[in-house]
Amino acid sequence: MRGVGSTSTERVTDALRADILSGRHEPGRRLGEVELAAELGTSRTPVREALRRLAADGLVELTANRSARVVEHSAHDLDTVFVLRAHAEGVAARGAAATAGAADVAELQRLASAVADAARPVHGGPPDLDRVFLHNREFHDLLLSLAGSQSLRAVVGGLVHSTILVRTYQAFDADAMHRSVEHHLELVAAVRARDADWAESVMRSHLYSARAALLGPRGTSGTTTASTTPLPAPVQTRALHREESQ
Amino acid sequence: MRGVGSTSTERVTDALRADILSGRHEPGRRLGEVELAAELGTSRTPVREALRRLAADGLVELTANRSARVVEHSAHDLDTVFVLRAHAEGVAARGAAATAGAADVAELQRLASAVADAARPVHGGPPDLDRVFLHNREFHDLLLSLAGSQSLRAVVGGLVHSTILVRTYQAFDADAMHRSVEHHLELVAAVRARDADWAESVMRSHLYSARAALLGPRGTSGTTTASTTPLPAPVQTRALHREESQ
DNA sequence: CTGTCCCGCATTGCATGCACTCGCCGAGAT
DNA sequence: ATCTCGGCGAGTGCATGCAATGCGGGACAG
Repeated sequence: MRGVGSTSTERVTDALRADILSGRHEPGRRLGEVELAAELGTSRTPVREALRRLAADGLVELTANRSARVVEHSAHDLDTVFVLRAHAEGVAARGAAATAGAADVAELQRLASAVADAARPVHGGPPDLDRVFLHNREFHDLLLSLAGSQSLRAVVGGLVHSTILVRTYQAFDADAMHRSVEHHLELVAAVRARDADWAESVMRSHLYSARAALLGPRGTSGTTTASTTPLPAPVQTRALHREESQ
Repeated sequence: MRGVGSTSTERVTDALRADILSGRHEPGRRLGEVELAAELGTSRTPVREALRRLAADGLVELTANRSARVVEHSAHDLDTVFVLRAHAEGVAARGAAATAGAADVAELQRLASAVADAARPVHGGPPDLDRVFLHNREFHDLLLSLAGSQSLRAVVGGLVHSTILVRTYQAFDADAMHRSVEHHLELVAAVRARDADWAESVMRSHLYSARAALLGPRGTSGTTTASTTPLPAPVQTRALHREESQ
């Protein structure tokens, strides 16, 4: 369960991670140990451990004798992250298709439907982005667990953080959101059919679609497209910031 | 630059990582804070931080109010790790082929030759496994750097740790070693030709070859079916030291 | 003899004090 | 005016003390 941690370090880690991922602590922001300890009502020790942990997750940057800072990702970096996620979560989808039981499929179906409901409320209102985000995350987590590899979970977990930093769903237009919902439903179908190839392909489409929605059209170099692996943009553009209140 | 870190925490982290990767601390071994602090001549604080760091890297396992332990990887897990590495380093090779300059290619050539020399000494003696390991690592690191993605480096770095735990090269027979050397040389040729597809393919072959050498024949169907059988504890012959800093 | 409960010990979790490092800023020299 | 040097302060790095938790052993009841 993702509930409140029992130890102080866990609470601090979760709080900090939430603040960073939600954008409350914007990229580049200084994170002083004393300041955070006071703000979170604890001592510096749990704060230090939380910062080390988040640094290993790639969310903050540490420098000796300097305050920690929230990392800033370049556009090129994010591009690569999506390529890696497409591969890694594709592998996860493949594994899930091979091992999932009826109960697992039912749960996947439930989560996919939940995403669909949140994205297109029955009354035709606007998408509930928070719920979309939540259920989408649960869906991907479950699929990842079904693959049954600890290393896979760890890798994808780290990658996902980087992409959340730009708050993907805020940038989705109606078309992209629609595709995302359909992908989830199709994934359930592929897993139910125990079709590993199908599941992997859909997952990759899902993530490349998200990349397109978030990062825009591919780079200029349309020449070198591989069979399975599109090329990360070789040019390193500037770090992209996205400002919106949350 | 690769020597002892300046802070105590770094030294402890490096020492612990080396001890784990070299097999001196075998999987499952208990790692008590007091014990390690005494052994390393420091206090518990740096030890604690090092353990958190290594836990995030996936090298040790933490449980609240329990001593840390060196992780044990299942065969299925390792299998997945090689699939992910094949993908991720394939992407890196692709990026390197797109961006590498003449000087970079020359350096890659130098490292590939160094691996070849270490694997097959001029006098026809046995391979110098330590040197093979070292230069192989430098080769992969450089290729990874040339891809120019921080996230990619982080991901692969974490994955590599898991595979080192089983001390790959100790399990390489003459054929596998020969193939590995040839792959490096071919990678240099592909990068020099600025052929991203070629480079990616070779890199993937390189890692699947390593997987075969280490894990034996594939199971019944791809990466899917697997039990969580722990790997047989590797025979501890000699220690290969060398780990990256950061 | 076996199962259960309780207490003590080992070990981690957290707080705090002190030392050290690094960046900043002003004063003096050129 | 600019550059350099030295002191100062903020803040991290590390050590240590105390509290809390979980496990194991021993005693007692059945």
